[in-house]
Amino acid sequence: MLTQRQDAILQAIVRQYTVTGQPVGSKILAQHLPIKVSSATIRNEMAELEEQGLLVKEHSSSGRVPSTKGYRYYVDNLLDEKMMIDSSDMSIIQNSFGTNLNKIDEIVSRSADILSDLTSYTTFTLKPEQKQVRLSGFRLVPLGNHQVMAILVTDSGDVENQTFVIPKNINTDELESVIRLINDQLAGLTLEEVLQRLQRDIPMQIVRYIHSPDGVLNIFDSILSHAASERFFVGGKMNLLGFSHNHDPNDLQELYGLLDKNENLSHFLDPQDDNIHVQIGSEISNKLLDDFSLITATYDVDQYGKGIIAVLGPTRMPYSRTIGIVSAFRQELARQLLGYYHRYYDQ
Amino acid sequence: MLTQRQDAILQAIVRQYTVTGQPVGSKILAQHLPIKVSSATIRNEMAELEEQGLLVKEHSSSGRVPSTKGYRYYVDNLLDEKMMIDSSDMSIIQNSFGTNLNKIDEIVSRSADILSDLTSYTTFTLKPEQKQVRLSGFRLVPLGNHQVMAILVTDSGDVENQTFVIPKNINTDELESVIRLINDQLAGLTLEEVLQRLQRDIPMQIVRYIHSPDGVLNIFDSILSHAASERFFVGGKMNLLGFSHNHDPNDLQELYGLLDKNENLSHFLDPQDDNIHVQIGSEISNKLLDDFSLITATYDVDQYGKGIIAVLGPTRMPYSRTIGIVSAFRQELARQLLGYYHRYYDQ
DNA sequence: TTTAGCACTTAACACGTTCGAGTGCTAAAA
DNA sequence: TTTTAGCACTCGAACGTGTTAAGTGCTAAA
Repeated sequence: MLTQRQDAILQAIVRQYTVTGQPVGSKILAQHLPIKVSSATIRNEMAELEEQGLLVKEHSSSGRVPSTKGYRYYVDNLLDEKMMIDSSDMSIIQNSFGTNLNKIDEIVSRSADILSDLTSYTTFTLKPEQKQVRLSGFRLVPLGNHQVMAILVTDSGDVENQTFVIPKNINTDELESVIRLINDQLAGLTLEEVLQRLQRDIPMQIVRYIHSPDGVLNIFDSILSHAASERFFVGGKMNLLGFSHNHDPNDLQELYGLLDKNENLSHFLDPQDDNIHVQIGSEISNKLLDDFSLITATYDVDQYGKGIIAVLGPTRMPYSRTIGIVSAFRQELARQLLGYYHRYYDQ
Repeated sequence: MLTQRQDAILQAIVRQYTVTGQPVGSKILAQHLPIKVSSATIRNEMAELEEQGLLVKEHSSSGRVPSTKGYRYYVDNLLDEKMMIDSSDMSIIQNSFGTNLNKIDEIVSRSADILSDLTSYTTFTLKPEQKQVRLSGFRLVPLGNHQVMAILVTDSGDVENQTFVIPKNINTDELESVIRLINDQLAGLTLEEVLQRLQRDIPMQIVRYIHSPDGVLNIFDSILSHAASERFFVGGKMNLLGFSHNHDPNDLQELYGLLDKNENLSHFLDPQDDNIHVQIGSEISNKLLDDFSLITATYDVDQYGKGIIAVLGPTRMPYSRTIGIVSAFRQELARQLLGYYHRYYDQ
């Protein structure tokens, strides 16, 4: 599609621009280019590249800036083969998880922070897919004064809890019976199955113990759906202020509104396959994110499922480095979680 | 100190400026002023007010803007006597707490959101002072696979919990004994006392059951200090983007860093007495907050202690309305919490 | 004590100029 | 056929200039 020289020129422009942030002109480029050609030649090539939609001018006589399509070509074809991750980055990644992380949520949430520290962008991490997780059991702990804490435990060691006030007309004994019933019938099922059963079969049986079971069932419903809902962790939220070129307070507020709701983002993060994916500028198809690029990747914790990590930065980012970091990090995170699961099941 | 006319002029300038955000000139002011004087007269008075440091010019021939001292004088002397809260605000406040708030944290955290929705500023709320709260008991719930959830309950109904992995060399029975020991000896003491005892007397006794008690004690330490640490809730964080006049990303990031750490803010929020306090611009003595005003107030839940609410907005804010809202809100919040406590202890 | 009037100041805006970096095009050189 | 030097052209940024509108201080008269 492009000649070798055109490749070299496009590559040089992208690199130069990610460093300086200024449109790149032919003269300066001629100096920095390894091949020795005059600026005029470069101008001709640039015109060709612009025709193909890989470069854009900000005005009729300014230097060139990569277009979304240009970045796309760069990422697809021109990334440094030796996309070797910087060794100092590597050692940071390998030492960044402390030894005192004993919960999945802690590990995955910490991941978002590490990743954002490393890139100085905004990051997202999702726990390994929970669909195959099974209910290990409910616990019910009376706390006095009609308060009760309900605890849900899954076989992967996830714990979800919620305290609530039980209606006066229900005593703890009745509740205990219900819990026993639920544990007997539902332990070992997946969370989805549990949710179904809880809405169909269980209410019929529960009436034996409690007259109006709705209040009680809502509790389990609530805690269960909380556990089942994928939640993600966001790191470096405020970094957005630094690298967003748009300083309009309204847009920023809207953008932050976006980050606060799972629903909004899960759409963008949904993985196609297990490669590292780069979505650039307008490819993300959200007006607010036109100047951003999103790098997403799955991480694979063997039989324990797959999770997602993502980095949101400016379109003008050092793709090579960022992708390198994501690539190394997904492996390290998988390693950490594998460690967790092994410790957990070995006990 | 000031003549009646000067009062009227200063008042008019402050009000005009909070509405338009533009420096106020003599001519326009002459029209909006109830007393009929010429612009020349107003100029003379303005010069006098400027001499006293109540007004400042942005440049030698611009209109006047209130100085910190000017706002101070306005707040102290010129606020509308009938600082009656707007009746629509009032009804919002009274209906904003849903009926399904059954935990102190929920009520107080919700408060921050309501208050920020109402003012469109950033808000802070603190729970009632916890010093007199006593330990009602620890619970320990085995979750399987060497996981345990520790639950701390206070006599005010606060619940704090944490799950952790117990070392392999400790079995659950041993832990149960420790819990029984702790409950016997510490229930009924204030959290501070509990913390002291946990560090002094208890370790000696615990050795009977467990050889190396450090790991176990750390757990209680951690959960306890978590419960005892005043934490505040922040509402409308992102509103800051809207009303901050400083759009420099670095300053904004620093500012948000400030909001994320209790330590930083508790200093500013510390209440002198039970009045509503207004700190204006440079009075807050933090460079980053020079263009902000902070309104703080305690709320009094009778014998259950006092908490704090605060609103952070621009120096150029409608003080009368904001103070009115804070004043009405502190009462409503106290009422809500009183309701909570009554329900709680009546059961 | 108040006011009208006047000279003065300043920011904001529109306008023109210059400068530098960049471009496209063409004709000659390789 | 490809590359290059040269040249005319374009545009934004920076700067100076003039004008206007809103504001000021000051003074002398009401």
